[in-house]
Amino acid sequence: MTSESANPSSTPAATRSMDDIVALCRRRGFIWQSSEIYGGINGFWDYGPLGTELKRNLKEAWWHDIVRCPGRGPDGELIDMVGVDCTIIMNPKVWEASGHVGGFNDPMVDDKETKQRFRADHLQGMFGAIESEHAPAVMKFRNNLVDTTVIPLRTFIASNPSEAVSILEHDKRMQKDLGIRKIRFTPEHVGERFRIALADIGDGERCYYIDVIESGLLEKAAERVPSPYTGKPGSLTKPRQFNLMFITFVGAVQDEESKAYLRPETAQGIFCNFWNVVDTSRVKVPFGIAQQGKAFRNEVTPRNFTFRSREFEQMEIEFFIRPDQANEWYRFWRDSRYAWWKSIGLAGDNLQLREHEKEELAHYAKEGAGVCDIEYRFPFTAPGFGELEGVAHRADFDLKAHANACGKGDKLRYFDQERNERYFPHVIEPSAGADRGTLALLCEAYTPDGARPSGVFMKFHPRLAPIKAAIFPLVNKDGMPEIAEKLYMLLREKWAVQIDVKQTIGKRYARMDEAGTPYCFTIDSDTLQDQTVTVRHRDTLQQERLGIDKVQAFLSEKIGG
RNA sequence: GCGGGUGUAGCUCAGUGGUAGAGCGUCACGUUGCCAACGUGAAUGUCGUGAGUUCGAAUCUCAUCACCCGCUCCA
Repeated sequence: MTSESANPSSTPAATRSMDDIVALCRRRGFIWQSSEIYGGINGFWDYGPLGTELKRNLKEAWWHDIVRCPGRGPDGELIDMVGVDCTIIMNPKVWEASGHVGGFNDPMVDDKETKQRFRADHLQGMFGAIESEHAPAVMKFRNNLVDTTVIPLRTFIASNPSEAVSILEHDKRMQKDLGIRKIRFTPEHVGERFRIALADIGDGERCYYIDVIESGLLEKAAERVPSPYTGKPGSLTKPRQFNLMFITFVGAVQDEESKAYLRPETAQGIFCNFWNVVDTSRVKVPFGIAQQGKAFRNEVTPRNFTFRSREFEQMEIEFFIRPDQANEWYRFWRDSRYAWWKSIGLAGDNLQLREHEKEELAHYAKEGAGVCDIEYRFPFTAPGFGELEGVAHRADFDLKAHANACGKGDKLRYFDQERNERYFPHVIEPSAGADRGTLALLCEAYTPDGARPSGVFMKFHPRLAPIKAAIFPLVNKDGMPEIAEKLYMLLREKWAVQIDVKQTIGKRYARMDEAGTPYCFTIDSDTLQDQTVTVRHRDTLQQERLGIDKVQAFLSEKIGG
């Protein structure tokens, strides 16, 4: 399944140990566990000096290539892209409109067999049977529902009992299975609850009772409740609360009124500011809004180093287009984002593009031009892949949802002057993880090499390397340190460089190998004579001599800037 | 959330009831003449944390936290 020949420079994921990578990250100051001296906190990570430079380089490369210099679109025109920087805490109504509160704040039940998930309070049960003359006993029956001896015969997904009745009315096969010959409502309604009557097999009328299944029943006897999808018991989980959004309170009083959320994605800040951007920035469809920022998800199981963190950073684009041009723009962003990750060093066959099957699409993307993931083969996912960036056609779901939720509705449609029509633009969303990208860069760079003293070196693309170059006096005397410092002061104005005068030259090279520094300049006794230094190349260990006045030009050529 | 495992110096680990150790790394000084060289010296430990048993706990017990593996979850 893996092709070994695609790129010989890419270390196969299977040969890299995640433990070794984590150890190097910690030892050299790339990434540490948050609050480590207190025992850490699950799902939160800090970046040390080298990690901070690396992540910053990734974000700056993205910002440069996406916002400042975005190139040309499929129509051959220069792409219009602007940036925003929105708050983490927004009006809670944002998350109601986006669907994050409604869909995920209620206890949910999974059917393990069909992999379906539904709200626990939408599970209706058909209980029975009770003789109709005993209808008054129904109340007593209801009160005992949490008694696990009372298990529904069938279950339905419906928001209320009458909807469940109507499902049964239209399902002739289910009626046959249950021996139901006729359905009518009994005259005795108890409150708003429904009962149905039916003629059982020569046994007189019996009263089947349909009502929502109390959470207590699922808590105590989920394994005995039949699945609404298969009719078989044993595959339902207990109701579980999926509080994936972090809750906080705005103001000193903590009550329901002051409740707010830490954003689970940066996208909604962009959507809510869509109209502000249109009104102030002289952009017109097609155009994009980009944002980098923290997002928070209370993951059930943070795991795999920084891959699934509870606090993480996103780099998101919402690209607004005419609905009829969704396909070409979707393909454009899918392909250009894939090419971008390759361009910053994830060039081997550890990177792949994967189109989603229709079945796994989110609620907002079922009918769209497509969804794909750009995935990286991390050591902990190998031979599988983990998501770095998702590109999704979200249609007009979000803009419409906010337009409707804020009460202005169609008045907020975008006016297309060229075509003289009003519409809600569709959106292609390339949404990348900055922390996942940084982790992929670390994993890709990690290159064991028994031939060198460090045993390993970090083969970062020079554009992303945390330290671009190091300056060493071969020995710390004879005027060499003075020349080194002068060169260092010159170079640091443009690049992240370090000077190191301590210990032997071998140790200094080894340290730079683990930091992933692509070039080391060494001042030796020849420098004093002919004004040249040695350049040591990280990947090949080879050295060449270079005039000290050529060093800046050398770095400009290799790194840019 | 469930089950299993791990936790001693920055790293790798030794220590199984009786004074917390080694190698590497780090730092200083000397030496240096291009790949973790050498010599001398130094710093670095809530033995994950908290309780319990004991005259005495890194060691035994319980709880807890963190990490790893497998399920589960992942809009």
